[in-house]
Amino acid sequence: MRIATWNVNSLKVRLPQLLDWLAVRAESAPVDVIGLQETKLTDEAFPGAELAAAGWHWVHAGQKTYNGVAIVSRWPLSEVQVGIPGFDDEQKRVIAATVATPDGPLRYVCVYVVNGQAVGSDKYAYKLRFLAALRDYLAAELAQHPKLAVGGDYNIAPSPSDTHDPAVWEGNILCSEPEREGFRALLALGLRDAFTLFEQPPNSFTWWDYRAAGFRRNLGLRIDHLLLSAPLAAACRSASADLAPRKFERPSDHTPFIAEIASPSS
DNA sequence: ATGCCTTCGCCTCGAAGA
Repeated sequence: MRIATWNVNSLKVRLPQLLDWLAVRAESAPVDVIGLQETKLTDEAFPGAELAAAGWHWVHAGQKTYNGVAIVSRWPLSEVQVGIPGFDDEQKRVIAATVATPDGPLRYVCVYVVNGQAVGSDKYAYKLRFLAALRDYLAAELAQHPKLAVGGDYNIAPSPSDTHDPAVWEGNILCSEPEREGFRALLALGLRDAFTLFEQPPNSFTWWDYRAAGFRRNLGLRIDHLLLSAPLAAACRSASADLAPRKFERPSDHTPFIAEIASPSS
């Protein structure tokens, strides 16, 4: 089984790419569950019929223009939770569901963490509040669901090596110590960053700026992550970004990150 | 280079992203 996360930067624009990419991968290395961020669609405008016609189950929590999160799955979804309980937020940044996989229930929490704009700004304060609330929420999810995956755009590069140029990024937004502390607090719950379970090539990123030919020059950041509870981390066989979608015509600025989880029998 | 690109809205530029 493969689980993934992808910030599509408008599902309206990226739906054909998503369907094509899932179909192509299905022939060799199928993605079975994927969390999407920045759908930028209201629930009314969500292309549920197209996804269902292609055989996918889905849940979505969206709004106009900004944010919007979805889970798309080969298997049925249940116990849907929109937003962080007790955290009052108009912005649609969190959706969770239980996936009925052949290996038993898997809980997937899909998150689009606040960008934060600039260290010290109001949006930065909101980002730190969001991260604190997310930590408490994930503690409760972990207590209920042994097999928990938290996939999303965290808008945090966990370490200097997760940036193309630490001299440019260290201390700035996405790379400040309080943000990284917020990320480490999620790991401290008992979650593992799937990327760090394996030896990885240097300069492995998930986002590249549209400007200045960022992708061609590999001037990127690793800010999209899949966090796995202990049972899932123990069964994880590989974890890496798939760069193919970033090479599509009119691509998202993010590319999918995928973790392969072994079945109990294999 | 405080730049570069891409998205959306009611809009032909501004705001936001990261």
